[in-house]
Formats: sequence, structure tokens, C-alpha cells
Amino acid sequence: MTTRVLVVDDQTVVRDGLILLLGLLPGMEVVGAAADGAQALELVAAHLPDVVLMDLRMPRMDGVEATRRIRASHPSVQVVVLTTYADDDSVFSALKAGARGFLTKDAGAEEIARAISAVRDGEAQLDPSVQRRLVEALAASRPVRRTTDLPDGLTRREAEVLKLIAAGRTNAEIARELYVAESTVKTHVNNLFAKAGLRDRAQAVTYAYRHHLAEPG
Amino acid sequence: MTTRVLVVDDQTVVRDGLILLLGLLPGMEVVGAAADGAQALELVAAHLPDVVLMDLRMPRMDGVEATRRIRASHPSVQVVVLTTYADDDSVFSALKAGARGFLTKDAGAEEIARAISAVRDGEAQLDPSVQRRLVEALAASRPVRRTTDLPDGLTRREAEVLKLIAAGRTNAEIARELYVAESTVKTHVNNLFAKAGLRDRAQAVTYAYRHHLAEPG
DNA sequence: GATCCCATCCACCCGCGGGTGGAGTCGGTG
DNA sequence: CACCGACTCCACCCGCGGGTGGATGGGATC
Repeated sequence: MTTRVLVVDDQTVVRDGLILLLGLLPGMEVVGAAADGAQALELVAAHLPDVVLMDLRMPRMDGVEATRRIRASHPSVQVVVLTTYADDDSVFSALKAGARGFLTKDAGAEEIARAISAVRDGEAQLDPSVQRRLVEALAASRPVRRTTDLPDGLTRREAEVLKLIAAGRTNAEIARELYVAESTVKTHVNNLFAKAGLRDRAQAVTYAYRHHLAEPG
Repeated sequence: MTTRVLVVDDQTVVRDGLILLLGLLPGMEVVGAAADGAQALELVAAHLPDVVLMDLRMPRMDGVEATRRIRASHPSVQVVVLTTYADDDSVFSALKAGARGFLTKDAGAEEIARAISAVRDGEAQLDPSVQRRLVEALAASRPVRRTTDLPDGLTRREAEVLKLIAAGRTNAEIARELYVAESTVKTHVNNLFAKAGLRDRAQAVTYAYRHHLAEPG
């Protein structure tokens, strides 16, 4: 079974080169070529390729936006980004937009072919430097939370109340949800404010998010 | 120049197999082997290997914790995880802990060698299924924000006030910072509450974070 | 038993937050 | 020009939120 590919690049040389190159590979069929994102959208709708090989820097509509729209309207069509610049912004934007492959233009023919096959099969295939960026971004993000203990010596009950405050509940609502008196809730609120150095509920909400006792999600 | 490797795995068979396997590869030198995370820490300090090949499931101290400590105390020592189970939890925990490689145990000898060389050179090398997980996690996260316009028809001024609310300011403080009367702030607050369907400041804080008008970070 | 912390409850106070209604200036648009 | 929306300001009201002080029972620790 052949893999049907759409090539998208604004530079004619690159575009034609890719068409030739992919045409030589067994199992690959180039079903079309677009010079910008807008044209890519039309051709995707017309030919429903398996994979789109997408440049990022293009006139009219860039590759990120085109990727997002393709993935939104045709989820079965996978996107492999092939670009000259693999800066953080491009990488994360493209992957968040739904690209499953990311190659730089110094990739060889067999790498491109491998990436196209991989994403068609539901896998992901990323340039090593892109892998490194992802890993570094992850490592730089918040380390995994393994300590389940509470900040600033909060008690479990206080943390529970804090979560409900972050969820936008009033004291009366919290009281009902916890089956206690509102005065009890107020006591907990006051105690946790004192422990955490908080002034009011608004600050408490931020505090709860910072300490991952709740998520704004 | 040879790459000095420390093997960490609690199963003797696997450990010895890896030692043999790596010993056969040119440019690889196994400088030690540990059966758990605690022992791994000692051997890292003693031999300062280039790369640690780390299992995750181990007694006494698991691979994630060991990775975290190794990366914290010896940043020049890189970690490649080699594990049977590549579930989301393992993958993200290990990478956040500082691992730069992640392989499953059905990787071949040449893949392991390639990963070790790659991380020693500062690159990252991930199992394809791990790449897929990362990409999917990214794609599932919040799409990139390109629209700079405001939600629910908020005006610029209202958004500004909202940001300050999220920062934990009182109305009086906001008034001072914006050089307007507190009554004006209250008006903006009331208007934005009405537009956004908010009840009080606590809910407003969450709303601000959800719409990325501010960050709890 | 003595001690300490947590969770629960109460009464009281008051000030900030939130709602309503009205009004003025300014800039842009049909 | 007339109109509209954003921004500004004001007065008034009231209720929830937040602070204080004190009290009880239960569970853990010593």
C-alpha cells in the first residue's frame, strides 16, 4: 500500500526537489504540491493525502496555522514539518498545532521517508535536536511532585478548604460541601491565611495554583 | 576516546547481559554495575561515568529518584533510562528527573549504543513510542496563543484590572497603580464580572489564569 | 494522666468587595 | 452632527469575607 504525500513549500526548487526525491522512493506517491498554507488546505481537502510534508515559513498562511487547520478538519491526515530553522518557537508551535514529525532540511532522503512512514503508522519521528529541546523543556519544567506533604505546615483540612476556595466557592458553599458550620470554614480559612502569609481569597487562589493543590486547567 | 558507562539494574541476568553486550562494543567501557538506586549513587560518585544506563523499577531507591540525585550532584553525568514499561508516568517522571535518553528493553544493542553516544554528546535519544507520547502530550496541551484579543469582549482596561486582581491586589491598590479613583476600579470590576460571568475576585483569579491573562508561576 | 495539635463550633465586629444608578469626557463611526 | 462605546467618577447600600477571642472533644504522643 502506497503512502500518499502532499508537499508544501514556497520555494519552487525545494518543492520540485522533494517531489522528485519522494517519487523515487518505493511506496511513496506525491499526490500534490502547494506553495503556501492556503493552497495546502485546498489540496488536502481535494486529495486527502496520508501525510503532508510541510514547510513553516511561507507567505499567505504559515505552516503552523496550516497544520492546525488541517489537523482540525482532517484528523486522519498527519503532518511532518520540514524546515530550515528548528528554533524553540517553531518546534513547540508546530507540535502543539498537531504535527507528529519534525525534521530539519539537512535530513537525508531516507530520514524523510522514515518519518513519513512513521507518522502514517501513528508514531512520531523527530529530529534529534528537536528531541533534545523537548527533553530539556520537560526537565526545566516543574519537577515531578512526589512529596504529597503540604506547604507551610497546612493541615489536610486547611488544604481541602483552600482547594475549594481556588474552585471559586464561598465560605457558605464550602461549609455545605464539607458538612461543617460556616464558622468552622472561616476558622480554617483564617488559620491557613496566617500560615501561608495570605491576605484574602484572591491571593489564596494563586497560592493554591503555585503549590499545585489545584489546577486552573 | 571511550565512553565510560555505569549499568544499573536489579536483575542480575539483565545487568550481566548489558555488561557483556556493552563490553563488546568499541569505544564503550563499563566502569561498574549497581543493583539499586542507592548503590548507583555511590558508584557514580566513585567512578564519575560519562553515562548511566538506568532501570526504573528497583528496590531501595527507584530509577527516577536515583536519576534526580545523580543529575543534581553530578550534572556532567548523563542518564539513559532502559526499562520494560514505557507508561506515561515513567516517561515523564524520568525525563523531568533529568534523563536524556529513554529506551525500552526491546531495543537492540546498536540502539543502546547509539543512545549512549548521543546523550554523551549532549543530544537526546528517545524510543519512538516515547517520542509519540511527548508529541501527543504537547498537542493535548493548550494550543499556542496567537489571538491577542480578549475573551468575552473585555476591554483593555478591564483586562488590566483583572490582571491586578489575579496578582492579589485590592481595589484600593489597583486604583493607586492605575492613577484612577477606587470607584472607577469598582466599576471596571463589576463590568468585567458581568461580562465573564464571575461572582467574586477568587473566581476572577482562576478566570485570568485560564485565559492566560496572567500566570500563577 | 498530661500535653499538644487538629477539627469543630460560637459570638461579635467591621471593612472591603460587589451591586445599582447616574453622569461626564473623549475618540471613533455612520 | 449624532451616536456609541470606553473610560472616568460619584453616592449609597449591604452582605460576605476576614479578624479576634474563646470553647469543646478527640487523637496522638510522651
